[in-house]
Amino acid sequence: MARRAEANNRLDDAARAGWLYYVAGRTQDEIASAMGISRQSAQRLVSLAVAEKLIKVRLDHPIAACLELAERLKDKFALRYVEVVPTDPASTSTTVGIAEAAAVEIERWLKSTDPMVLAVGTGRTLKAAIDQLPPMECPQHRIVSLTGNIGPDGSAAYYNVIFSMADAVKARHFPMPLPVLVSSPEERDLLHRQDLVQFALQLGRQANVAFVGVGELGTDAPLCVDGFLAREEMDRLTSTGACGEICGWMFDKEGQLLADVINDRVASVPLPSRDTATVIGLAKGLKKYTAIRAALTGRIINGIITDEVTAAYLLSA
Amino acid sequence: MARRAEANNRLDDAARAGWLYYVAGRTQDEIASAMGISRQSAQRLVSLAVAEKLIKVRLDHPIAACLELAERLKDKFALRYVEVVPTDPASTSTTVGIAEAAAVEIERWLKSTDPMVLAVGTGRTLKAAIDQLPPMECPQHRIVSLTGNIGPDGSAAYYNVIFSMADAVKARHFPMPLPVLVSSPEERDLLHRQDLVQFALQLGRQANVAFVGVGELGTDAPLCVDGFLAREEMDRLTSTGACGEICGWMFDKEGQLLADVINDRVASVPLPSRDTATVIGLAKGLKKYTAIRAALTGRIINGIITDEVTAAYLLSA
DNA sequence: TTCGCTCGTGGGCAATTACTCATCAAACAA
DNA sequence: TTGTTTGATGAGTAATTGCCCACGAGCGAA
Repeated sequence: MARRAEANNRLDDAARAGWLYYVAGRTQDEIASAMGISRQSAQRLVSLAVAEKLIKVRLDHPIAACLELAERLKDKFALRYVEVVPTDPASTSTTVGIAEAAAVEIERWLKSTDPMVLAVGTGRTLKAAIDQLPPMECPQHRIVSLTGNIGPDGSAAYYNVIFSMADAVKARHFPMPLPVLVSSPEERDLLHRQDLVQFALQLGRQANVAFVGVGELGTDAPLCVDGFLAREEMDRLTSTGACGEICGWMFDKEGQLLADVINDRVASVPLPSRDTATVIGLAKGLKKYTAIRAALTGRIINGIITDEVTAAYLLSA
Repeated sequence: MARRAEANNRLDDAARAGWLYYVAGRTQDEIASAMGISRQSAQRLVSLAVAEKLIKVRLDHPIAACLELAERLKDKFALRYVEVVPTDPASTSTTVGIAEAAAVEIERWLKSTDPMVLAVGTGRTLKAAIDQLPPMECPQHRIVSLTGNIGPDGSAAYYNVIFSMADAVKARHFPMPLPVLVSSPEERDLLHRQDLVQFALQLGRQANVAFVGVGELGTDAPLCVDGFLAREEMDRLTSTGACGEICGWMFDKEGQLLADVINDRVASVPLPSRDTATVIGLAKGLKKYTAIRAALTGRIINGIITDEVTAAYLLSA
């Protein structure tokens, strides 16, 4: 009984100290003299109140939910960077919110005075992000494209990500004058011997950060719609377990790169090492759920910018 | 639009910084580098979040001393609800602690899924309590103001309690478009025939719970300071035994409503029956001691939120 | 265009808080 | 009784935070 009472007293004191500190806004010195104890003891009582969760702090703002999801995602997948933006239920856009958030993050890297190598993939989401970038002068940085910018018909590809970006931020840039997919592994090796491509390959390995889209697979996936991949080929891939792609690299639902020959025909720069670089995926939406989850699970990416609903899905199961 | 968006972004950032600081327990340095800003800016965002009341701190611990006082108060005056918060000896504020405790109790009622009628008075303390309420969606409840919201000069009154509250909790609300005091009983009867006022009068009778301030009387009482009551009138009232007022209703030191004509000029909704409703007074402080004791003695209120020192006084003698 | 004006920013410094360590007292077991 | 353990304490110190200042960008008015 005595011990119990003393323990209670201590918690009571902790509660009182915590109240005076957090609610009344007094300093620990004031609390100490008010309660007739030393400053250190007051500090201990305050932290005890926190440790015992007598103090509840709450944030009343729509963003609170996003931050919480982000934190949990970061823990669950051991990520370097997570950004969760509010879901706009009224919007069917696959980029709204994501693009703005990605632009902020890209800009943050570009503001660094240390020279950086930024790698970028391609796709609608990334293009939308680039379009949000303000004009900047970044001669200290280099930007490298991870994927080819040549369409299946030989023309320049649809999402002119790296040129738009270099245009906005005035940095040296290194495109990949290749298609995403070539016809054979041999052709890829041949093309990769070009000087320009060599530059890109080498820079890709040095990248500090990469921003990539996450693509779903299926006959209405961008790769098919844009004509990079025949429908039959796509059907064959999905039937053997392919689940998503990043910069053309196909992976299964565990996030393991497919052993299929298709990945030997991808002419993209290999993704930077997730040990040395932050590889941030940009994606949201029902159709991309399984692809995103796979990419995170297999650590193909170690950063993600997504929305609330997608984040909640990724945390489920 | 742009300016508004920027202001929102700033608040969003403040929310984010505040969350990282208080919920995630990061240091301001970590927050600064995570958000790509200077430490000072991070500190500013954190204090902005506090200043904008995005951060709510509450203490979940029945502090023994307070609990004991509360229990004894409850017994002595046969109260339905008592909350005693710690006294901050160094503070001259009349609301610190009371407001937070009241907000918790109001929130408790609002969380009910059963439809409730909540009645509110007015005054500094109540306003401070309302300001602590988190955003909620409470379409099932109705909130009625017990006192008019028209000031002595015809403008909307100072403490915009019911509108602030409805704003935070999104419930149907019924203000009283009247002054607190009118010039004659006849004028009151006339005004009370208005439809809007009729609604409020009727709802007031149905209230499940009421939160009211307890006002002291005297020439520096709010009623005088705010110009509702002339000094001569106040002096006359106090000399005939008036001791305090709740929602304008004047009572003597036994807690009996004055038979004086003044109470026939009060345009407020009659307080809900203490047999069917919980009428909770919010007050602390030396100047209000006798008024609070009278209100409890006369059962004008059957609930109280006060502080330790005031509670001790109420238990003395 | 140019002049103020406001507001945000970063530097620097003082105040405040958190942590580590050695000590000590009380409780408990042998 | 005596050794051991547990846990509180204060000192000292490192880390963190709050605040003031001067500067500069952005914006509206003249």
